[in-house]
Amino acid sequence: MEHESSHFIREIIRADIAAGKHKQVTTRFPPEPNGYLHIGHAKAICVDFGMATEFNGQCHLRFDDTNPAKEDIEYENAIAHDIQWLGFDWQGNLFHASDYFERLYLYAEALIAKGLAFVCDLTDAEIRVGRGTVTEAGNHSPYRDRTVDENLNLFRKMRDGAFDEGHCVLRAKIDMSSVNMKMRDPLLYRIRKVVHHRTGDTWQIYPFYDFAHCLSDSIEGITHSFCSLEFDNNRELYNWILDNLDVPKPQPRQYEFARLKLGYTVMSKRRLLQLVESGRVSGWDDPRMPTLAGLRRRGVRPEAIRAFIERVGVSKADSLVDIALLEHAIRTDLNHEAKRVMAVVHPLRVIVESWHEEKVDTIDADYWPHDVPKEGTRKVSFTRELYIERDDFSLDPPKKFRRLAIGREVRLRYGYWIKCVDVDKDESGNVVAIRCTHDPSTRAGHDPVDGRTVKGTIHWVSAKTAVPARFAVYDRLFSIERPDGSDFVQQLNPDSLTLHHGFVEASVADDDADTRYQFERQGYYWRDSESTPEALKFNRIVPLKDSWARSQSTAPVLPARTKKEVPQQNSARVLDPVHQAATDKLVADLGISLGDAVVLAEDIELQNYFHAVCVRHNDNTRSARWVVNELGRFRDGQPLSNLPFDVVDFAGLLDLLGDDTLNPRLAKQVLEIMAKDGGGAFEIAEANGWKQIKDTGALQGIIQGVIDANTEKAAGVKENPRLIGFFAGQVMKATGGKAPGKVVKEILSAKLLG
RNA sequence: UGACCCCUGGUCGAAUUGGCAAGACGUCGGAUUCUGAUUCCGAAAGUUCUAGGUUCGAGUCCUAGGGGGUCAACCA
Repeated sequence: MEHESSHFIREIIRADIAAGKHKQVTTRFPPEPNGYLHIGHAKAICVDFGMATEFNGQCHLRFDDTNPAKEDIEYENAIAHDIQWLGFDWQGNLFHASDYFERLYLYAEALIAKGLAFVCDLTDAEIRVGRGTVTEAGNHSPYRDRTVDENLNLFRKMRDGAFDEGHCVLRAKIDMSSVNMKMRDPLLYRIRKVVHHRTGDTWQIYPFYDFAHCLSDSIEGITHSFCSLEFDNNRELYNWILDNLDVPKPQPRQYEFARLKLGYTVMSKRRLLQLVESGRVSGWDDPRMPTLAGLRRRGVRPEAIRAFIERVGVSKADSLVDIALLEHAIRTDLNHEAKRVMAVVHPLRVIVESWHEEKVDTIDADYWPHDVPKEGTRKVSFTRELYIERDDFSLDPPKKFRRLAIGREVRLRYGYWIKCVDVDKDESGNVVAIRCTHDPSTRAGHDPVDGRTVKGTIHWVSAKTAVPARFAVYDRLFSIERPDGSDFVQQLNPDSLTLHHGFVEASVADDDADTRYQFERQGYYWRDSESTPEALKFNRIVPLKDSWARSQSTAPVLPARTKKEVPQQNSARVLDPVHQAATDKLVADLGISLGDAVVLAEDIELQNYFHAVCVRHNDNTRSARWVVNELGRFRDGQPLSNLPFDVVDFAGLLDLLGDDTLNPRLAKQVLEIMAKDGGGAFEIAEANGWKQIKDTGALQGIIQGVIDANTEKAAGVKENPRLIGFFAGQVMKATGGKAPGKVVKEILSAKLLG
């Protein structure tokens, strides 16, 4: 792997290792064995396994089998197979959440014992209603105050099967008025009298995801637990459970990233299942499906999928990846892997009238183009009757058409030049065969001696020796980029699969069944799993790029450049009378800016702090600016009094700014330390040697040094004034941030702009 | 409508943590080519969602607004 650009997850791990938080990185991939893996999962797999590998750790495969009603051993085998196929190895670390059912149960009892969980007899409907809405708090369950003993007793009876399904559940006792719905006394265990595919009928109760997942992570010593964005709200519960139980430290941490979405397909298990069950596709491994099984049957190699995932990157932005990127990754992978042969998918008969009926010319043809460093040839047979692609002949050739037409001449790849002299038509006027003559001096790539040229080279097969074959030509599953809604099946591309009967050159008969080819000028293909030596069937993996077809296409390739026209309301802020009055008073009494005053008027805690600062620092404007712009961000939801420094320290910092001991940049660095460790501004500045440079002569020297070290850039400043920023940055770096910015800029401007 | 997450060329995404707006895909040219492929070269494409503020300097910090997503399953 060459240099790969970093992403936030890699940065998190790097930082944790640098901080000595973990000795070894352990991740996990936790599929629920209730469906097939698709290319979206491939992203998760590449992150989970990829990060572990990159940091010399390990990644566990853990089946999240907490819902026996939906899960199955067959899915487990398919999933394990797909992961291995993709090229990853769990190195013996194959686990099941069900391995931990006993320990999980004990953890649940521990939670009950701490008074943090209770058995609730409400029905599912009552629980739903009691949970409230996103804007209204929920109600306490009437069973919330059962005693620990009562709960323990009930929970044990649940386990023993004393109650019917749905009779009661175990819930955490957290906060029914939390803004996070996940924290409103979430369910931990339910009764399920179903046979589990691994534990059989030993359990009558099963833990929910939120309870099982974090604890399974903890039990396995997972350090970094990656999941997709929609579990963001679950993280608070993940941490709550671990925080309230006696689990080993450090606890695993959950991080979320955006799942992969691809254009012209669907990715949800539900929709994929619907396609399979309705017979719109032939199964989970239909080559049009985004499943790993489908891609594999299509002929895509795991290398291509991994390269694609690497290109896509990892971030938290919900985005839709262009399917052209996948197609590009597949082509790039296959370009050096697929040997070139010739096949005719839409045959048109050619009769070479100048060629003797019985004559067969056997020609060596390279398997690889000049820029693929591989060797090898096969024999192709030139005979009187051939097939070419229907598209390579035109009765009425459009402009720039470089192929065959009546009276025109083309090169047959590895064969001879032929010239069309006539066509045979059927009674309805369709061309059924074309009649040509050949030039004997042009065999196998030779040019004729008379200096004639030809514009096109087309592929062909011998009618005498070629083998009949079926070609399954796949296209995008959906005809629109974002299929959506309940009627998404209406948006299926009717031409996502077309079957054609054609011919392939005889040489392929000797190849292994898993050989991948480039059928020249058409695309990458390989044998379908249904293919037999007697009845060959090839799947098109991906077409070649075809700039001719694009130029002939009537459909616009790009949606005409659309600017996102978002109506913006730029109305000035309207404050209610109370805040308006407070704002006016702040401006009038203290002379601070209107913007700062508005913020302070609306944030009474900040305003009080500001007044306290004003008592100790003599510049009200500076006080307001720093309270508003710099102080707020350190609050992090906590009251200001929780900060490790007080108003006196803060005012002291402003004093250092006021007497030019510090420039704003240094002052921010000081504040950063104050917020982290507390302490006085003066002491911190002193300890670090942070003091603004006041010696202009010394400054001049440093600046000149920076300019001399970047002469070519210095020359470019006049064209690109932003480069001044670069130089200022360099000076700041050279001085450890201690240069006075304003002065630096003045000197730079004088020196560089003349 | 509450909380949380997110917003950088058509698409996906970097930005040394406040200092020259990377790269890839796609598009459009050109060269090479026995594949209208590949390869190579080049170009276009950005008011970094908007407005205001802080700063010598803002994609990055502050305030407000806009847009998108997630959450109210005895699913995961």
